[in-house]
Amino acid sequence: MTAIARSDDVRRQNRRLVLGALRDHEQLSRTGLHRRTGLSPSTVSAITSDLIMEAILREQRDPDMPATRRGRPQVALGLNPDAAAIIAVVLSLNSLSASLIDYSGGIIVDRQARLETLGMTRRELVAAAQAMIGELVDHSARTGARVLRIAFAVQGITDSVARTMLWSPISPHSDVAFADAIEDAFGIPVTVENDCNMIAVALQARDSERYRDNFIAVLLSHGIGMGLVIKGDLFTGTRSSAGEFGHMNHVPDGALCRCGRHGCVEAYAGSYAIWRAALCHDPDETPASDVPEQEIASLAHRARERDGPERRAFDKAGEAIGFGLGSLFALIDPAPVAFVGHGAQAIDLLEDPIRRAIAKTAGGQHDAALTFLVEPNEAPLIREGCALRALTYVDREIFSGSPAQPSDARQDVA
Amino acid sequence: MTAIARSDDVRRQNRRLVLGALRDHEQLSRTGLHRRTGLSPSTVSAITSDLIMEAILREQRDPDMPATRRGRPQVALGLNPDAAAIIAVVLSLNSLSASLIDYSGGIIVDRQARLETLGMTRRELVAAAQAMIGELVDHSARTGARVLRIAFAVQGITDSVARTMLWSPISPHSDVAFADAIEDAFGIPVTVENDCNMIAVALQARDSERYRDNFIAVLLSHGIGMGLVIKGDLFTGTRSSAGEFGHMNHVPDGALCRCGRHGCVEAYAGSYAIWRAALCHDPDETPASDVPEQEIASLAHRARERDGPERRAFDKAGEAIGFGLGSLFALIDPAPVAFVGHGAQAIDLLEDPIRRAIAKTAGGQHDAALTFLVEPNEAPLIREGCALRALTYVDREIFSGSPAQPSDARQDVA
DNA sequence: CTATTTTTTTCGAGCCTCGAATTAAAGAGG
DNA sequence: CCTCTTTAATTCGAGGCTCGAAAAAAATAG
Repeated sequence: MTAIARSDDVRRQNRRLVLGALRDHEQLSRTGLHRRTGLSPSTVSAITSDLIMEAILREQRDPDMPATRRGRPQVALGLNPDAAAIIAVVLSLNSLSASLIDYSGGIIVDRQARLETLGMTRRELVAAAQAMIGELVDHSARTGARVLRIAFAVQGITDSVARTMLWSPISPHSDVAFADAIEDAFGIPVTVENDCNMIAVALQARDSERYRDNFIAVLLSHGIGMGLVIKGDLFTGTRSSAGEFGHMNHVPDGALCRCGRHGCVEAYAGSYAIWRAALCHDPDETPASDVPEQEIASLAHRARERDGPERRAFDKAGEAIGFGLGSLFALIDPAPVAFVGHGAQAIDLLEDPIRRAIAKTAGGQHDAALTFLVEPNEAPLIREGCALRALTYVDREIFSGSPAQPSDARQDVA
Repeated sequence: MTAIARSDDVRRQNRRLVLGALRDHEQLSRTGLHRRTGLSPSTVSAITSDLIMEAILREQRDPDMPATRRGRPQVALGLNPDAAAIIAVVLSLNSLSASLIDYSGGIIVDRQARLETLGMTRRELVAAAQAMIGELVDHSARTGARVLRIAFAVQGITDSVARTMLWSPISPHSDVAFADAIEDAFGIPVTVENDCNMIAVALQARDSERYRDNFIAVLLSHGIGMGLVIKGDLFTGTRSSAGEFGHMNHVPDGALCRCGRHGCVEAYAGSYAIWRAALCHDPDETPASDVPEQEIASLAHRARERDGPERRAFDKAGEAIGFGLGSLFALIDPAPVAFVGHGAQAIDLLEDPIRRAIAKTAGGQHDAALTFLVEPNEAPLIREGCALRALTYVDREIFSGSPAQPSDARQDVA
C-alpha cells in the first residue's frame, strides 16, 4: 500500500511468478510457463534465460522422450537442485530433527536425535540445534551446495520479528533466541516458525484442490495447535505466530491447562486432558507431561465399546473443539477443517460432539458447508512445510533480485 | 502472489501512492509529495501533471500565504472536490442516513430518516434506501458532480462478494441484496460493509498515531460488534465481513443471545443483556429489542453507587468482554482496544472485570501493553469511515487506471 | 529433400522511473 | 531597480521492463 514501485519491481515479481510455477509443477517448458503465468513468450524467454545464466534453472533435456507431436519439441525447464540448499529443522517434545535439502526440494541428508527437551537449559537447547545444523552445513560444504536459509519449526508460540521461541510446551524456558545464535554461528539467515503453520503450508502444497484459499489445520496431539490459511495466505498474528486455537477460552475458570491457565480448549481436548478426564481425575490436576499414544488409543477403544467415563472424556474434548471452532468461525467465517496428528485417529468419537457444539454457535449457520478431513501423521507434514517455507524464502528474497552473482554457482561436484 | 506485473502497474501503484498521501495530508506541494512518497521529483511531476490534466488534482494557490522563505514558493496540490462524488449510506436500527460527499471528503448534502426497520419487508428496506439515494443522485446531477461509488454501512454481517446484508439485528430478513438493486437503479457500483469495520477505518484515519497497524475497535451498544485492523489492513473473513466478536462463545449453553443461540459474549455484554441481568430476569428470557440509553445510564449510576444486581450485571458484562478479548488475543496477539458506542460510557465499571478476565487467558501474558481507549459516539465514526472507504475505492479503482476521460470533469457550476 | 508445424528467440515500440541539468519564481542586498 | 541567491518544478536522456510481430530453430510428414 505504502510501497513505492520501481521499474525492476516488475521483473522481480515476474521472476517470482516463474519460480513459483516451477515449484508447483516441477517441469514446464517455456510455452508451458507462458500458458501458466500469462506472461508473453518473449518475457518468459527473457526471464528464463537470465535464470539459466544464473544457474537457478536448468534445461532438462529428456533424450528418451520420443517427441510424439510434430514441430520443434518443447524443452523442459526445472529448478536446478544445485542452485542452493536449505536446512529444515523440526524441534518437538524430546525430539530434534534436521534435513539438508536441495533447491528443488530433494532431501540430501537427514539427522535425528532424541533429547530431553524439558530438562535442558536454554543454552543446551540452542547448542543441540547448532550442533546438528553444523553437521549438515559441513556436509553441504563438502558437496559444494550453498545453504542459503535455515528454517525452524517449533511447537509453541514463535515471534516472527525477533525469530525466537516465545513459549513452548517442550521447554520451561521462554523467549529462546534460536535465530540469533544460529545466524551468528553460520552466517545464514534463520527463521523460526510455528509447527502447525508449517502443517498448513504443507497441506496447501500437497493438495491444492482441497486446501487452497481458506482452510484450518488443527493438530490434535498432546496439545492442540492450529494453522490457518485465509484468502490464500498463512495467517499470523500482529507479531507472533499466533493462531493459538488451543488456548482460546472454552469454559471460564474451567479445567487446568498445561499453560497454567484455566478453561482453555486444550485443557479439555489435549491428550493429557482426555486422559485426565477418562480416569476421572480432578480437572485441576497438573497435566501429565506426556501420555503415550497407545494409552490414548486404548482409551478410544474403550470409549467405542461402551458408555462410561472414557466416552464422556472424548465427548467433552469434541465439545471443546467444537465451541472453539464456532468462536473461530464467528471471527473468520467457516472453512474446511483438517484434523492432523495422532489425536485425529479418534475422529469417529469426536466428530459428533464437535458438530453438535458448532451448531450451537455462530458458525453453525453454514454447517452444511463444513467438511472435516483427517491426516493422522503430523511429523512428515511439519518437515515438508518447513522445507517448503525455507525454499520459498530463497525464491522470494534471494533469487528475485537481479544483482545476484551471475555464475560461480556451477561449482557442483562431478 | 499469483498476479502478473506489467509495466503500467508501476504507474498505477505510484498514482495510488500520490492520491493516498493527499488523502492523508489534505495539501502537499510536489516537493512534499516527493519527500512523503519517496518518488523522485521528476516522477512526482509526471504523475501530478497527469492527474491535474484529468482534473483529479488541482493547484491551490494561496495568495494570502506570505512566502516566509526565500526561493521559489511551493504550490500546494489538493484533491479536486469536483473530480467525483460518493454517497455514504448508514443503516442501523430504526434509522437510515445518507450523505453526498465530494471527492475531497466534504459533505455536500445530508439526509436522515427514522424508520421501523424491524417491521419492514425486505422490499421496503431496499426501497427506502433507494429513495434516499435517489434524492442525493438527483442533487448531484444538478450540481454536475458525478457519483462514482455508493457505500453502505449496515449493522450485522455482510457478504463482501455478493455485497448483501447476510444477517442483521435490525431486520428479520436475511441476505438482503442491497447492492444489486441499487446498482441496477442508478448504474453506480455499490459496496456493503459492516458498521464496525467502518469505525475501525475512521479511527485509523482520525488518529494514525494511536491506531495504525494493529488495533481493535469494539462497539458496545445494544449488541456487540468489532472492527479489526491487523498489520495495517482491515481484517475481513474468508467471505463475509466476519469479526463477529459479539458472537464468540463465552459460556457453553449460557444466556440467550439476540441471535437465537446461547452463551455468546453479547448475551452478557450487550445493553439488553446488562439490563436483563440487572433486573434479575431469567437469562433465557427473549432479549428486549431495544433498551433506551438512559435506562442503561441509570443502571450504571446505580452500579457505581452501591453493590447489587446492577453492579454484578456490569461485572458479568466486563467478564464476558474480557474472556472474549482473551480468546481473540490467543488468535491474533494482543493489540490496543478502542471501546466505542454509548456502552463505553460505563467503561469505569467494565475495565476492572475486563482486565481480570484477560489476565486469566492467554492474552494476559502481555497485559502491560494493553491500552484501552474510549470513544462514546459511534454514529459519526461510522459515517466517516464509510465515506472514506468509498473514496478510497474511487482512488484505487477509478483514478489509478490511466485510460480515464481526460477532461470533461471541469463542468462544475459557477 | 522440401513443406509443415510448433517452440523459442530477436527486435522495435511504448511504457515507466530516475538523475542531472535546466528553467521558474520568489527574497536579499546594494 | 537590478543582480545574486535560494528553493521548486520541469525537461531530457539513459536504462529497465513487457509485449507483439517477425524471424529462426528444430522437429515430423510426405
